[in-house]
Amino acid sequence: MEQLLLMPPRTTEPPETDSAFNRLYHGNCEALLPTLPDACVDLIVTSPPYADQRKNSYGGIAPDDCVAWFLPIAAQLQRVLKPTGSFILNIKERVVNGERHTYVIELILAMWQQGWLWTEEYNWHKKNAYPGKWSNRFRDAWERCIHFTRQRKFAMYQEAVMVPVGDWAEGRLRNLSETDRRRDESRAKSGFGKNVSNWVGREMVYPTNVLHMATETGNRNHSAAFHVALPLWFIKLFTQEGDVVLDPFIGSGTTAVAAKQLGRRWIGIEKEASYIQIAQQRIREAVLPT
Amino acid sequence: MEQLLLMPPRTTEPPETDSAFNRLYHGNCEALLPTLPDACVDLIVTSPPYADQRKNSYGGIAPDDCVAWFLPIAAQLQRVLKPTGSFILNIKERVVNGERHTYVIELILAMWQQGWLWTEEYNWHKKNAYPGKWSNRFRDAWERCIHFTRQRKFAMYQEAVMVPVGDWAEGRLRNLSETDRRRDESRAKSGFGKNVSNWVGREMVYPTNVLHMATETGNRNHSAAFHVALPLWFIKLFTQEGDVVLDPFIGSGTTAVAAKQLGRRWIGIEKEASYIQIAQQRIREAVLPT
DNA sequence: GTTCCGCATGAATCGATAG
DNA sequence: ACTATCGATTCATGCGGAA
Repeated sequence: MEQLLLMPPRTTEPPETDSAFNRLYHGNCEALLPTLPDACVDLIVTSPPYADQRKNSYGGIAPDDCVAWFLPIAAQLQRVLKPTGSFILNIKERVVNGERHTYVIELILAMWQQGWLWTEEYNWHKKNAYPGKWSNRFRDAWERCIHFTRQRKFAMYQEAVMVPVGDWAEGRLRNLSETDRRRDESRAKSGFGKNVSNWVGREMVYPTNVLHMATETGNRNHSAAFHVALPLWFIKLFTQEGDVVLDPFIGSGTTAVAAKQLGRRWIGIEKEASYIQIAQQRIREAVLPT
Repeated sequence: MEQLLLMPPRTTEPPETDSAFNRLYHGNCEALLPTLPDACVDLIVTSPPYADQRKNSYGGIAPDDCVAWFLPIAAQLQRVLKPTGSFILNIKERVVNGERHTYVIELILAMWQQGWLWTEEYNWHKKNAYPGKWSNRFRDAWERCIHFTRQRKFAMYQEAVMVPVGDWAEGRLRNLSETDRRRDESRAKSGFGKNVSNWVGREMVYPTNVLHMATETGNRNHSAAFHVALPLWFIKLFTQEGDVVLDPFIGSGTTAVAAKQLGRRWIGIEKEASYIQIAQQRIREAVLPT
């Protein structure tokens, strides 16, 4: 059970008084989460290795065992989350024997019994869905991002994710020339331009609970569960600079990359040594916005 | 309990031998569904008046009572559906006391116990979500279209809903005005251009399980739950000409309009007299494709 | 015939107020 | 305390009218 200190705190911020942050922990989160203090995390973002989804490289959990396996972890997550914090669970039920398996909705009900509030379910529309052809279904192009909270009142910074008026994901911006429009589209798509001031003067609106994002493609060294744009969006929405983001199944480190890019502190847990290597590399290369 | 014969069968098809079809039934579906024979329906498409959503004009069901209220209806629907048929349930859980209510996922589990297969969950992305601003959530821009079947093998005609290849929204319509582009985008995305011949010569691909459609607004005489494009899509996908489409909560008749436009037979049930009037009018005005 | 602009209209939700 | 009602908030769509 290693504990790896990856990066020193950025010098532009007060020095960390607690070395538990900005670290990757190598081990099972069932064992590691109990070592964290109560209410030390502002946001949990994760995509669990559910239902054999990462079977080859991770050793996934069988669909029927998902709920029983995850509930004790969810209890720990509830403990380490601040009362005003949020938990974003990116998940999608697998097809088992021709049917959608029920473990996700059973998990929602079980976590609700556990005391979690099922505040919202965001919808991640994957614009580049995995290819394939089946006789009984089409390509699956969406996943759930389930938003659990501990309280009805929680931290949310909606202004941080405002978008230009119009359907920005579809590429429509009013009153701009075609050239301007395309440039601005690409800037918006690439992600969340560092400066919202880029959009000053344009009409900004709040987004909806549907996120249009592509999945990550073409990465040779790792298979990321989600594109960095996904944790970026939720981290901006539910935390401020210096807040703490936790991913108990961090895999190739995407959540930590997003947290570092946004100047948040982070905690990552991963049990696979091979993922730890890749995550270290990616987090090291992640750049802070200038 | 009226029974209204609306339209004679179209002359280009064999005359109806069973006058039970192409009719609006006025009454509660709890009472009317048992009068239908077994296995007479190819597709059920409906959006129930769940959870007070039509309270003012319909008298909705309280969220806590939804499952118990719907289960006997679901049992009847299972009986009247052909073994190879499909049931599309358009529904979304309301926010109750700051949380998403659990009646939808409880219903899925209960219907699964009842023998339904939870084959798929299509995602309707509502491009024009209802406006609003709240401190704890964004505008809700998606609904579930839950696909239940009786068997693992069922009728599905995927070719009927193929769409032109390529991301039509990006770059291909540079030289058109914004208005033209918007119109053409919506036509392409919805995939129901009146004339598929518009797309002849272009490469066609299968869609995903995410549907991009607007809700119907601006209609003076009725407030349609879903745009006609929604039942059109599922009717094309799961039925052939002459097949039977059932909507047990047909409201303003949208499902029947779609079925008539596609040359399918239909059965509509509605308990509100005011909706019957509107539906009659809309169905009468619906035109068959030339 | 087109294109553009203005305006009414929603299967909503929250928070405050009133009973 | 607990429930019912009402105002405020917000934006894509499609229509009509005008250029």
